[in-house]
This record gives sequence, structure tokens and C-alpha cells, in this order.
Amino acid sequence: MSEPITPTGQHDHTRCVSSALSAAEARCINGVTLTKSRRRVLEIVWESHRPIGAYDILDRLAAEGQPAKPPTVYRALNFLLEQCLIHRLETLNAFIGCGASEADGHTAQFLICRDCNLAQELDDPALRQALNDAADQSGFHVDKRVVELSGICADCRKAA
Amino acid sequence: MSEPITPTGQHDHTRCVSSALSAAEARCINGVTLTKSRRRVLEIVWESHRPIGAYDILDRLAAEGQPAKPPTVYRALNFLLEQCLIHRLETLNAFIGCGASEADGHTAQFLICRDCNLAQELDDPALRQALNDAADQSGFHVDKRVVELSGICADCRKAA
DNA sequence: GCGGAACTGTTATGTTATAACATGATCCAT
DNA sequence: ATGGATCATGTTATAACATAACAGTTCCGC
Repeated sequence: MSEPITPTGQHDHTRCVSSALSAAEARCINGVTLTKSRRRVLEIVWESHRPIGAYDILDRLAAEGQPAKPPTVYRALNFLLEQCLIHRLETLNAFIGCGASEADGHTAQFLICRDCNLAQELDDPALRQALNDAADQSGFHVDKRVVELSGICADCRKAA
Repeated sequence: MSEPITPTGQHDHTRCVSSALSAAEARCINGVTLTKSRRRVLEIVWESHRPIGAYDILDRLAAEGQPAKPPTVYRALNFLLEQCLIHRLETLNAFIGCGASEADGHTAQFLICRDCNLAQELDDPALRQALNDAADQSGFHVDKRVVELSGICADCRKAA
């Protein structure tokens, strides 16, 4: 969030990928292991700020000479989701690296651009509060929040 | 929203189904027609306040001796979505009747109970505002909003 | 080295959704 | 009333997304 992401997603990925990986390694300590294939899937997910589908990950693995089958990828993705290292975007059936720090409840909101396909992760406190209030008013106990706003991002609007 | 919906969803459905249908007829005037099969799919969707999947609708049609194929149902569902007569719940790949009045932008939020499977439709102004603000801060133009909170509803919490 | 736990491989299948093309119904303008 | 445009439906096939079930492997503590 502190670093601009261009419409083409061209920024220093090596930096954010490696920071994602070190966060991942840090989180994997007691009985939880970041194995080679989980690590590779995490890298692939982080290779852009765009959501990527499970079968696209399969294709990447195949292209690298590591042919895999769906369960392999889905198992890795589920592990990464459990560890809060990635998010699943419900509206796209796709996955994206989690940009948030470890202990913030893994709650996020997404702005998904139809044009450049970037997905910007937010964690807006006011929005979070409004979500909590809405649920509280109904006496509803929330386990999981999905907030995905689709449209056109600022850069693409300028470009148009 | 004015009428209580129990955890079992037992309330006067004939009333809400027929009011949904008359809303639908009213909306279908100029070049837009509520055909028999679209109408039947709308009725099926409205037969509970629970989200229903496309293939469950297919099964119902088959049980009624109106065997249909997936495109038939998806075409009806897409029509009903365009007319804002139903919503699609992205987290469930399922559909539910739209309880909102005609001209409010078809923006809604859902509280989805994992236990009784009811989905309560909200249109909370504060939440809507918070969503707008979050997008505006990023200069993002929103086309479509998906807000789905999953958890346990008040009734199921009491019952537990 | 043995047993258990975690991880991976493999086959098959389940679930959700659409492409592509053919046919039928409706309307209304000439 | 016919021709043709438009909208709706039927039909076949397949694409896209996801998991069940079971077999094999690796790793680690005892």
C-alpha cells in the first residue's frame, strides 16, 4: 500500500515476493512447514498483484517442467489460505498474495479493476467498523467477510 | 425485512413469492418479458429465503416433469439478474430472491448463516457509505459490490 | 528400525457454467 | 398474409473450477 502499483503491475516484484516469502518462513515454525511445492505456489501467486486461478498455476508449474495435478495445487492453496498468506477472491475464483501483516485478523477488502485486472487490497478501519456494526445490529456472529468491489481503477480511468 | 424470518424459514411464502412475482410482472413491460420458464425459475428461487444453486433448480424442474438443461436455467437466471429480481451469492455459487425495491441500485449486503442457511439481505446506508468512501479514496469507480458476511445468525446462536 | 504424522502422487469424478449452433415464437411493416 | 427481424428456447458438447478416495513417501521421535 505504501508503494505505488502501476496499471501494468510493473514494480519491484522481487522485493515483494521475497518479503512475502520471508513472512511465510517466519510464520511456519511449529509443526507448520512451508514445503517446496507450497513455497513455489506462493511465489507464483505473488508474481503479480493480479489474481491468478488454480489452473493457471497448474499451467505455470507444467511450463516449468513440474507437471502437477489439481489436488497438488489446491492443497497448496488451502495451506496458504489457512496460514493467511494468500486470499481467495470469490468473484473471480482466483487467488492473490496477502499484503497484510500477520496479526490483523486476515480481514481485507478488495478493489478489482476489470480493465487492468489488478486487485488492490484494503483494510479500511471505517469499513471494517461498518461491517461489524451491520452484523451486530442483527445479532449475527461473523466468521468470514467477503468484500469485493469491481470496477475501474484510477489509473485506467485516466488512461481511458 | 419487516417480517420475521425464522431459522426454519417458515413464514408465509405464498405472500412473498406472489409479491415478488407481481414486482416482476410490473418490471417487465417494454420489450422485456417474463416468460413461463423465467417465471417458474423465479418462483423456485423464491420458495425459500435460502440461496439455491442452479443445478438444484434443474432438479426441481425435472421433478416437476419439466426436464431442463443447464443453459435453460442459466439463461433464466441471467435474465432475472439483469432485471434485478434475484441476487447471486458469490461465496455459495447460488441465487436468492431480491428483496429490495426497484430503484435502489440493486446494491445489497448479505448475512449468510452457516447453520440454517438463511441469507438475510441488508441495505445498510452506513455500510454503503463506507464502501463508497473506501472506493473514492482510491479514485476507484465501482460497478459491482459484493459484500457477504458468513457466520451464525442470532436465532442459531440462541438455539445452540 | 518402528510407528505415527504430515505430505505428496494419482485416478477418477463432482460441481458450476458457457460456447456454439439449430429451432421455434412473436411481432409488425410492407 | 408473408417476409424478415428479433427474441426466446432447445440441444449437444465442453470448459472451468474443485474435491473424494486411496496409495505411497518422507521425516522425526522413540
